[in-house]
Amino acid sequence: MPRAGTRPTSRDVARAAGVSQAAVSLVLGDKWRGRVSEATAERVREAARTLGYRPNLAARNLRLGRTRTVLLVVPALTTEFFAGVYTGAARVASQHGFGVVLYPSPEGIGPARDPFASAQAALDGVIASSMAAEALTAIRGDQLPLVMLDSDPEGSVGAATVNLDIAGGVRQVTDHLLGLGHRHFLHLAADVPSWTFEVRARELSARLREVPGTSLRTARSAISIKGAVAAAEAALAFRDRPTAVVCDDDQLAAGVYKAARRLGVRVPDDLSVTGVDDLAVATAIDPELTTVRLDAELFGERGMGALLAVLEGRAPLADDIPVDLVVRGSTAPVRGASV
Amino acid sequence: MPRAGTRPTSRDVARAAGVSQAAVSLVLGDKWRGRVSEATAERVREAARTLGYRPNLAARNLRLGRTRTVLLVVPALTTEFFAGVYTGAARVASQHGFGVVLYPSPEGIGPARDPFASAQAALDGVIASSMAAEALTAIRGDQLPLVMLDSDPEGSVGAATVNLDIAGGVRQVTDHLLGLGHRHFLHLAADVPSWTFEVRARELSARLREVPGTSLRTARSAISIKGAVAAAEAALAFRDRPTAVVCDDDQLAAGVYKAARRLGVRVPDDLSVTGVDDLAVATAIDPELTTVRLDAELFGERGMGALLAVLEGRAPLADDIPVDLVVRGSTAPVRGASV
DNA sequence: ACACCGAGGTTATACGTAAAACGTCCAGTG
DNA sequence: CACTGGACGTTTTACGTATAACCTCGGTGT
Repeated sequence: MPRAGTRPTSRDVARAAGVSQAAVSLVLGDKWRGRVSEATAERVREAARTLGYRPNLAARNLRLGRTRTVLLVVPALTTEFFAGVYTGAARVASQHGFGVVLYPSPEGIGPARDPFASAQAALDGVIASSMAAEALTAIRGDQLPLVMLDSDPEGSVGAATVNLDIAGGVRQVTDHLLGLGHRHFLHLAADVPSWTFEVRARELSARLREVPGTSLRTARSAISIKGAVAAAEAALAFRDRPTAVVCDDDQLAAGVYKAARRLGVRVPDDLSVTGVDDLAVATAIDPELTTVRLDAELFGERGMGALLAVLEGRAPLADDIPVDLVVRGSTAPVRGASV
Repeated sequence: MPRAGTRPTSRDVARAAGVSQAAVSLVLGDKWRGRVSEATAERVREAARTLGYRPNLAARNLRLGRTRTVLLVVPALTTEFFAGVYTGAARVASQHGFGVVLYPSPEGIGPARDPFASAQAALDGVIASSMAAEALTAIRGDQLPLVMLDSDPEGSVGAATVNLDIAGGVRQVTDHLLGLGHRHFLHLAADVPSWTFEVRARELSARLREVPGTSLRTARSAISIKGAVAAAEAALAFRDRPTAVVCDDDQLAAGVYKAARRLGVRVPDDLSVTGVDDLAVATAIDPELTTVRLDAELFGERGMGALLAVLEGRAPLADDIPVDLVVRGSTAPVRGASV
């Protein structure tokens, strides 16, 4: 009988079942075949059940030297994107008996100041999403197995990386708009330093440079609808404005819609708009947004898969995750164009 | 010198500093005043720094019998609402040296099948958000300190509860619409069993019963924009339709916008629409949504505060968190009404 | 008759930490 | 000079688990 007020231990179960603590560990750890009789095993299970025994994970972790817990560092949870990453990672993790602890970096995309201070859990590994390479030195210092999501493969010395094929998505968007006759572009970019955004800028300008007669302007905004409204309003408030706005994500695109409305510019008749992510907001706004769909859950699954590979000493596969261009109502042929 | 490949332990630090392991524990635990000389303490700190020592949390947890980690059970992370709850809870937690582990119940609002199976962490307490009371029996069985968010105070036997003043918010919405001359209401309700939604229905119908000449219909939908479109389209596709739709949350309201557009019904001229939550989508859609703003982060902070109170043996304060009606462009006087 | 073996267990130990209990030395005191 | 007590540590122990190593006993082959 366990002392009142304390949770029962394996020793309490052993006493109740009339066996040794070791036998309890064997039975409950499913390692009893050929070591304990079926009858005894059942007695142990019964005792554990009636006492409401749950193993002390701290003790188990100490004994085994691993915790089956990993840390997922994300920039924020303000959109459902990283929630999806978490969901995917957690699903794969739980299939392998792992848990996932979340650390949303208060500084947002880029830095990640001491993620371990607040995550009290003991960790087996880390998945860092959209983080600046320099910010990871603190993490790297801990010798923990590390997987980086959407990060510069060059900058991530030694760490495994899993990336979305953002470049491919931007190329599809650009070609789509070029095909509709657009030549004058505005890139509404996120104003945070991150590889995932640099890729967008690089790919867009590279693709446009190949086509004569195109122009590209860039505006920057914080990643929020509110910020994008101001940035877009400033960038579109003149006569020979661009005919297409390529946004770094859907929130920015939603901001462009509002700016356009204020300026009396119609989407898509006067202005084509595209985003990246395919968040719920993309189909909530009118017209629905043409965007690059990122599969956040798959992203999380792959990230966790890569970490599991590292943990098991296997080589993580390193292919990019494909993305889809989803054409909706926010893009149309440029006016006067013969398409 | 620690064995290669292993993380250094306090014993390694002790060896490097030429002291006992106990001294290391005292110094690093900041309990050394009057027990260890300043010079020795500095030697220990220096050794810990150069070795890159980090205490083994599993061992600490085992020794102390607590983990400074709590579990936050949420229905989903598909909107930023519960992300906000998490953020608030995590902020307060980290101020008190606690970590928060997230468990998004795959079953959504209502049930929560075995949240401990996937959360590998050892826990000091649990915060359960918008869960059905029955679903908590599994949690209650664990004797863990428990705080319930937005749950029936009657059903939560013994557990502390922290609630938003949803009833007050719905009353404000209803009075606002009544003041605009609306008499015929549609309640677009979430189709999941949860106290937080029952409150909305109860309050709305109670308030309308007090006013002669009013009518109230109810439609149900899964909590998503897509689901709401179908439900709202069915409920609004007849001649003497309601003039106001009260939605259980903003996503449903966004769905109503789309349904209205398809039916050629204009918001707010032909139809006033309201939501609950004040998500980002509420200001992304046109017209901006009149809604009940819930402060998700404050909610999380209060929840964590209550749990800390329980953990420290204090009585958690039990007041409801006030909410605000935010009037925007989706509500207008009913046509032909003299307001 | 006896070594051998497998079934069915038990005993002992280590994981790394925190802290209670226990030394030891020396200055100060009556 | 014996004794006290503070400064500065050290020794030891316990937390609960998983598992390696060990034990016992009845049946078997030779």
